Amino acid sequence: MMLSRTGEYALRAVLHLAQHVDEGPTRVDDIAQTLSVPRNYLSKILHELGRAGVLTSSRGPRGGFVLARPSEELTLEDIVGHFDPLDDRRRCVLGREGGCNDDAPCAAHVRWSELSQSVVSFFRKTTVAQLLVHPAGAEAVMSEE
Amino acid sequence: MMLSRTGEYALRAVLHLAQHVDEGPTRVDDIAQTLSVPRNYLSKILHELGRAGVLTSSRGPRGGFVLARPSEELTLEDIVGHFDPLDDRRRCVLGREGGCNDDAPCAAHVRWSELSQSVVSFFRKTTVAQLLVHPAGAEAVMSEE
DNA sequence: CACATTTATCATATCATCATGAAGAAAACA
DNA sequence: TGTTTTCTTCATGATGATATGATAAATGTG
Repeated sequence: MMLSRTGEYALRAVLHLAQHVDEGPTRVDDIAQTLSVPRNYLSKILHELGRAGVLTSSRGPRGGFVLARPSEELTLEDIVGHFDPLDDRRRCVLGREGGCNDDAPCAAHVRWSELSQSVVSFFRKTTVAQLLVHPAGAEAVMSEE
Repeated sequence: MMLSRTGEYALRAVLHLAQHVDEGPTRVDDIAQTLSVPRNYLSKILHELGRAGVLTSSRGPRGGFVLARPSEELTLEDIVGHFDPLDDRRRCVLGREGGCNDDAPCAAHVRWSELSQSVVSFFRKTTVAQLLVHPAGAEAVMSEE
């Protein structure tokens, strides 16, 4: 929170793939056009998601990208963690190099730790399947922590 | 969450000033040296904090920067909001341009809204005074929300 | 095999953030 | 008034994220 543009592109692209999973491989061009995202830049991102084991790619006619795993097994961290490391979110607000939880944690640090931990959990526990569009009136399915 | 380096410098500098508030104006050089932060860069940041009404500056011998208000009245948003706008933190994880809460909010979006709102509240409600170093064993003084 | 299609890769450009260095301007004070 | 101290301002550079364009490599199909 928030995501880099790269991480956001990655997430939106994977979401798009999850929504069209039964239509075979999707071309970068199609995704880029649908999402209004620079083609070659997205290409590079998808390639990295391939190396991260999130996507599978195939070249030539009828080629493109496909989810490497069912969307129920893909967490948000799987997708954006490589571009926006979750560890960065746990650092002290003040940039203190580790004095927060050990040395002299002030009240605000405690509260901050709780907050950042919640955000990290969100990325770790939310799956792509849960992000797919629901009918209006959808209710929360995630429990706290 | 997290802060830009600029925002972090601003926060640490103000915290430093709050800790030395009874010693009169503090020079940029002193702050920069204490925090190990580039002098001229910090100078620019402090100047902007001055224009934002957070600090007061005076030139010449015995000059420097002073808090413009008591630390109890300075929120974290007052300090970092100008460099890291809180509004940015409330955007949809997917970069959807406003479809989140209106159109078809999915369960994850609801949870995300709660989380980002909590983070925003943290910045709005925490004061500099609350960030001052406490003895180890300090307990949380902030309430949820 | 030849060709069209598609991803993979590379070289470069752009932009914002972060940082450095030097000169300008105000204020205190002898 | 002159000098020192300090913030203020401007010009420039470094770095990483973002973006673009061209070319290479792989693959299916006739």
